[in-house]
Amino acid sequence: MSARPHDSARDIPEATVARLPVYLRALTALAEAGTETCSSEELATSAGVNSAKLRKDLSYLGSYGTRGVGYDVDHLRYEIAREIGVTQDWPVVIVGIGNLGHALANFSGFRSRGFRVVALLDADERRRGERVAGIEVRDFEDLEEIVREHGVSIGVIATPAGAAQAVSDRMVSAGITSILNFAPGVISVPQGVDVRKVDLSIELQILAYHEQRKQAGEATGPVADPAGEAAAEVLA
Amino acid sequence: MSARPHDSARDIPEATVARLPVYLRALTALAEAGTETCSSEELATSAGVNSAKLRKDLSYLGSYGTRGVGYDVDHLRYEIAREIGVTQDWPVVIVGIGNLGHALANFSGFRSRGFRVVALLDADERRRGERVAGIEVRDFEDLEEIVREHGVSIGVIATPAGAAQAVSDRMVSAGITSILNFAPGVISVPQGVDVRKVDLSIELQILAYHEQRKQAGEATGPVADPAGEAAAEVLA
DNA sequence: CGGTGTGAAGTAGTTCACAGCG
DNA sequence: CGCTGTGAACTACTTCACACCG
Repeated sequence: MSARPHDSARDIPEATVARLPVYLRALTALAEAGTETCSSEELATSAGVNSAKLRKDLSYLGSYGTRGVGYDVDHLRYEIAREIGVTQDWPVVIVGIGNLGHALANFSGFRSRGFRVVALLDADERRRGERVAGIEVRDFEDLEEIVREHGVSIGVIATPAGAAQAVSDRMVSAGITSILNFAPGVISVPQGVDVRKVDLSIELQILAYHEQRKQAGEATGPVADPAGEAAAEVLA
Repeated sequence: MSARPHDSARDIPEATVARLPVYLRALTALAEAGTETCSSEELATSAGVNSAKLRKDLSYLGSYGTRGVGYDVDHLRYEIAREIGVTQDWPVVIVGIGNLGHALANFSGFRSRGFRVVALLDADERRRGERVAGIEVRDFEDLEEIVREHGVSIGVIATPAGAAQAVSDRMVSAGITSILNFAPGVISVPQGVDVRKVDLSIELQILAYHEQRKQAGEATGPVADPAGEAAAEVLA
């Protein structure tokens, strides 16, 4: 706790926070390709943003670039990782081991990015004992014990919608303060608990909205349309 | 249906578009509970937003409420569905039938929200012929044929990161103009093609950032943590 | 010179607060 | 009277453009 570059207490805009992991991934790719230095332009391109935004974002963390040169890939990578908090290891529990829970448990991207799945829980006792990704599926009732034992603060909900609120409540009272929710529908949590929601059908619906617009304006549309028959009638 | 309420050509803010599916889901839940009418306050609560935002959002679609009363659940539901474009049926292809592809293929929320999975494709021929959610897994090479035959304009990428760009390119040249990408990393597409990205580990990293902040300011917290030390090597 | 870092300008999104209608 | 619909005020985010420094 001596002279930190700056006390990392600066409040970073939420939009920037959401992009830092993207930059981190881009930097990792650059590092793996053997690149030692990159300009804001290069990094921005591989992260899919424009360079002004990238520089502004990085400026919230500090001045880690060299004027006239660019950024040291490894150093910047470290600084971003530290800022996000992925230099430490985060234990995670996943509740609901259906199709999605299986996919999540097997997802290697967690492990390699500072997250460790310490338990898989399911209320259905027919799933009990099954091993998924080398981890035994345990009773949801064991939640409190596991949270205590491993110091878990992040939980993932992959249950059907109907169970989500109850699972969330139980997670919160067990001490979990960050929840990633894959179940459709809103869950409510007390202040101080963060929830992020991933909803597959919402994403598709957003795409559908824009797609509908494209197809409505076809004839002189920017994209040649395949079989433009499906421009159907409105349903009842 | 003589005169359209207004030509539905109004440009709706992107932030609003992203919330319309949430309202739609909330309305569906209300309808299933037998509610016929609701106020902006009620609907906002069940959608997890505040009522001013909800009313502003709905105002972009038109005036579908009744002052002093509220909204007719079924009517509003219809208007939002029409605006999003989910009153019509959208054929979708899923490429990459690993764990995640399985979960997506089995996800019932697609079917019930205007999306129909018309094909599952995988480049790995060992997966060929397997049936997932009643749909046969076919060769990725069949993409063009399927897109043509079913008039597909929405594609889902659930492959490993390395394959995503190639799959995307192929989708675009087959005529797909909207892509939902679950593969980590940025894919680039020509203008006129929409991409939405869902990245599990990014979501977790955002949670970790906030979690780290909470824990930094703690004296008595749920988790004891040896925060910033051993911060030598970054990630694997 | 070349590329970062950043004030200033511009744009998008949210919240307020209340007029106006059923 | 109650609740919607909406200008106006505010806040957050993005982009511009250039001073500054290695």
